[in-house]
Amino acid sequence: MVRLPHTPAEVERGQRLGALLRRARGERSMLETALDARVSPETLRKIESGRVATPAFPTIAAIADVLDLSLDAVWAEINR
Amino acid sequence: MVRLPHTPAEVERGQRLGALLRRARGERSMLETALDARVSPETLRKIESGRVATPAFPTIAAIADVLDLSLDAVWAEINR
DNA sequence: CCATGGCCCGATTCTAATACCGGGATACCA
DNA sequence: TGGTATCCCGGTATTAGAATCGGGCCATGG
Repeated sequence: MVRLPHTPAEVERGQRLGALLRRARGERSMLETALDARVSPETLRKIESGRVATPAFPTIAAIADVLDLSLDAVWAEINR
Repeated sequence: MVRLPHTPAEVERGQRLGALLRRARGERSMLETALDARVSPETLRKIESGRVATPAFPTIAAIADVLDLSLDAVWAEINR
């Protein structure tokens, strides 16, 4: 009865997700990207830095929208 | 400084997500689907019944995998 | 009648995601 | 030097997701 702590595999997947999003953001500023996606800049920063292993689905979807990323491609790339 | 409560719009989007997943599951049993996706049956039930407004990205991705759904299509359909 | 299977619900537990603040480091330019 | 911009970090606060337990309901079949 209890939420389990994240496994190392989940942590690593979160780090791959963050790295992928940061690459996809390219030259755009973190602040502008966050505002466009309507998420807090802190949230985007934490996701990009890999400190949030399992972000909410709507959060990732909104960011992927702004960055013109396919969610299926993102999932396929980080899920190993 | 403080996580905001879910807005009615977010709640409704969660309900659309749940309904969509339930339709896509079709005849398959909830238990089998949950086990295949490696999520708790309770978690799947809560998502399908719309009581979890913003599930984790990996959770939804794993379920979509099992149900042969495109994440992009899911997002496009529930996000209005 | 009772067992089984499928689905649902409430309560509980505990970690994690989201969010804001203050501060710091860096770089660039006037 | 001072100003601006960007990003990072630590701390703190609060809601919410994930999971288990225990029980209930409704079929179907023994």
